[in-house]
Amino acid sequence: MSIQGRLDTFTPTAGTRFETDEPRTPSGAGQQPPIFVAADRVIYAPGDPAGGIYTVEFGGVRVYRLLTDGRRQISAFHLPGEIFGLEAGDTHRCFAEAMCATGLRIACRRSVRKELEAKLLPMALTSLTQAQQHLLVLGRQNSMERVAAFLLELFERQGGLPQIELPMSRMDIADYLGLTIETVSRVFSKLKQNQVIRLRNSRRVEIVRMAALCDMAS
Amino acid sequence: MSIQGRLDTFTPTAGTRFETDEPRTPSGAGQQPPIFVAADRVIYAPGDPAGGIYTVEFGGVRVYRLLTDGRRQISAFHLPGEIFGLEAGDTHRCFAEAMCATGLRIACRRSVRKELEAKLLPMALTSLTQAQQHLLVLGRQNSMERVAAFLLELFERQGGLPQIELPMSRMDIADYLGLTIETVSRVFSKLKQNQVIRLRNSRRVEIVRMAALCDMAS
DNA sequence: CGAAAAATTGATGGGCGTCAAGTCAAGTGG
DNA sequence: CCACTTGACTTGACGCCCATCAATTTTTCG
Repeated sequence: MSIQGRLDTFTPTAGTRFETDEPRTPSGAGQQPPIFVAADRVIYAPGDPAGGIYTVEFGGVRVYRLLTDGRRQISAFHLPGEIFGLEAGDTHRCFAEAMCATGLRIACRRSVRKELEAKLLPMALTSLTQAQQHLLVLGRQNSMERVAAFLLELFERQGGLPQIELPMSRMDIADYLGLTIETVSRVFSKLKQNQVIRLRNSRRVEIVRMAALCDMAS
Repeated sequence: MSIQGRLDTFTPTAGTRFETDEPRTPSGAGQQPPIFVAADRVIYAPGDPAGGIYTVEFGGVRVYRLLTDGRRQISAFHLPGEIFGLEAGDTHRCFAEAMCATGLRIACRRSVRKELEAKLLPMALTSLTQAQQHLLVLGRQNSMERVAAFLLELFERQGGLPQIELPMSRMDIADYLGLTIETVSRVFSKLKQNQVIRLRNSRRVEIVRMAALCDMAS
């Protein structure tokens, strides 16, 4: 386990909020025009007042927690069409950052439209189910299984196309899977070497042997 | 990572449901008299119809998932006063079992009382927050930090008494923390040796040096 | 193009899993 | 009451997976 801090990696971006002419927590009709957020900008941080409900239009978002020494765990990625930002209390407990150029719609929970209100509980329960599945991955699977599960998860969430576009860096993947970037890279290399995947570039993965990948995810 | 199955450990209990004269999913007023569940009895299993909302009266419950080879990850323990059983879909995805003699109240979600209905979203969000925190523990903390965090979590959830009663076995703790029973036992021994805790017996822990324990949880 | 960041690859060591033996507590039957 | 069994827990020896440290290579972007 890395004891050495890695906050230095984050401090340049942490604290750098996205800026916009749009109000961040609109009090109006619940839905607003999309807001553009540049890569690595903070969407919210622990302590910020919660209450916004964010829908990803394009790009991608990472939600994570930090230990005091800088170790980071990404609890979820959010891709286009997905919703995030709900919190138990009245302040956020996590960081949320754009992983790349990202478009968001923000609704205020207090004034959210009826049809969205009804979706909050199913949405929270879906997040919970995904978190439980991820606990199984982090607690009980080895590096190969973790990466395979990650690729299959993205495969499904991107609509089942064998060409997977990764909106996140190797470090994001590592901090999602509880590994290091070196280990993630080595597993990618081994999958490539075994003809299970092809890498057009480091952000573009093609699944060549789906069955093998499924087997590996255990 | 353990590849060898451990299903043998569970099969004797798995499939053994608790039996009662009370209907399992009452369709009446939402709340029912408490139901007694013996140790290691299955409360629900994957595939079972969901919809019940369970409140722990006494004892304790483990909720977990299995990999095909038997590796187990406990996603949460539920202690007296706590609620569990909500699911995203219409069938359960996890196992829930009593860890010891346990009393439950079961309410049906469809006919749940108004005051309980309003608690469902906060409850789901609280579970989500706890799962996210647990992801940080499993993904980024070492064995000592995991056990320390576990003891502090139980300390707080049992009301802040320095005497902690463990309703779960070492194997449950290991499967909650993503470790083996041997490692859990070794960490307990080291904490004992360093005068951080005292063990009256294997199920009863006294926190002697709270500050040290907090430091260790990082 | 040239500098900086990201990703890959290699060498090495440590933490935790695995295997095995030993200890302890609770229960059973003679 | 005591030998015996059984299961839970503890302790020890050893090995492997992955973190760490380091050096390239590749990609990105001014």
